[in-house]
Amino acid sequence: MTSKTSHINVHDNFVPHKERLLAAGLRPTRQRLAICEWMFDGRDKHFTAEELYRELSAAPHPAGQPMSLATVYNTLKGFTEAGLLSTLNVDSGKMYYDTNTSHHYHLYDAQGRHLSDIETSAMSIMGLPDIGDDLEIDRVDVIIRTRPKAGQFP
Amino acid sequence: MTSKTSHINVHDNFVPHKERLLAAGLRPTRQRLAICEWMFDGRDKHFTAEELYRELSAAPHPAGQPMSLATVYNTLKGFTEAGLLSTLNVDSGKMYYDTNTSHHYHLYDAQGRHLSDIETSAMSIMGLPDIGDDLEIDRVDVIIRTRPKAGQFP
DNA sequence: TTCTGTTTTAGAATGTCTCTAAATTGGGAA
DNA sequence: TTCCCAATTTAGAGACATTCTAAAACAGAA
Repeated sequence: MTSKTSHINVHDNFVPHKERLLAAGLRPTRQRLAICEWMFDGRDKHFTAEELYRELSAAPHPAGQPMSLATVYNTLKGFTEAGLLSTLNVDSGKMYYDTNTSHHYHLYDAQGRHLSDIETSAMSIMGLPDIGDDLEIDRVDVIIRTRPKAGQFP
Repeated sequence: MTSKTSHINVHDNFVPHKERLLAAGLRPTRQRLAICEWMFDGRDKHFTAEELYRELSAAPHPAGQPMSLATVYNTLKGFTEAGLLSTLNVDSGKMYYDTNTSHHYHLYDAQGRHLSDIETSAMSIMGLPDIGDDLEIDRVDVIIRTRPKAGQFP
C-alpha cells in the first residue's frame, strides 16, 4: 500500500483535473487548473463568481493563483458550456454555479443563504403538463425555499 | 340591461383598481392605477420592470401614462410587498413579476422566452425532504424548462 | 526556440436595479 | 374651496453583476 502510493506527490493532484479539462476540450491553463482544484474537492459546491474570485484571491490558499475577475467569469461560462458545471437561479441579480451536474433539486435556506442538493431519487414529481409535440423538457428546476419556523426565536 | 349599465363609463374601470389599492394600504395614485389597469386585465401576466415600462410608455395605450422607470421599480416592489404580485427567478439578471399570486408552478419556453402557469392541483410533488424542527417551507418553486424537440426544424 | 491560435487581462461598457434629494401630488383639515 | 403635509414621483447618480474590447501573455505544436 505504501510502496504503490509513495511516489504520488502533491502535483499529481492536478492530473485528474488536467485530464478532466482535456476530456472537455479545454486547454488546461494555470487558471483553469486552479479553479478546478478549488471546485472539485469531492464535495458538492454552490457558489457565485464573486465568491470563487474571493476564495482564490485569499492567499495563502492551496489553489491560490492571482487571477482576474474577468477570467473567473469566462472560465465559469466555459465550464458550464462544457458540462463541468451547472447553473442555478436562486435570486435574480446573480448566478449560482453548482459542481453537481446530474439532474437534481435544491433546498434553499434564504436566512443563511445556503443551498443544498436533493437527489431526484428522493423526490418525485407527478403530473408534468402536456407541452405539445414540438417541445421537450430540458430540465425541471425545483427550489424548496425555507424560512425559520413562525414563533421561533432566532 | 341597457339602463342599468348605460351610465358605466370608462372611468369606472378604475374603481376596482382603486379599491384593490386601498385594500392593500396603498394610495391610489395616477401611476399606480395605470399600472394596475395594464396588469390586471383578467389574464395572468408575466413581465419584467423594463417590459412594463416600455408598454406604458408606448403611446397610444389605454393605460398609457408618462411615468419614470424608477416609479415602475418602486411600484412593482410595493405591489409585491403588499401581496398584489409575486416574483419569479427564471434567469439571473432580471426579476420577473407574476399577476398570479396563488401558489403555482411555471412552464418556461426558453426559446420564445415565454412563461405560463401550472396550477399546483395539476401536479404533485412527493417526498419533500426533512428540513428539521426550526425551519418551515416558505414555498416550492418549480420551473419546467422546455426546448425545441431534438431533430426539429425551427 | 519559434510560431500561432488560444487565453488572460485591465478597464471600459452594459444592463438591471436602488438610492438621493428635490419637486409634485393626494386627500384630510380648516 | 384652499391650505397643508406626509406620501409619492422623478431625474439623475450610484451600485452591482456581468460582458466586451483590444492588447499582452501563454500553451503547445513544429
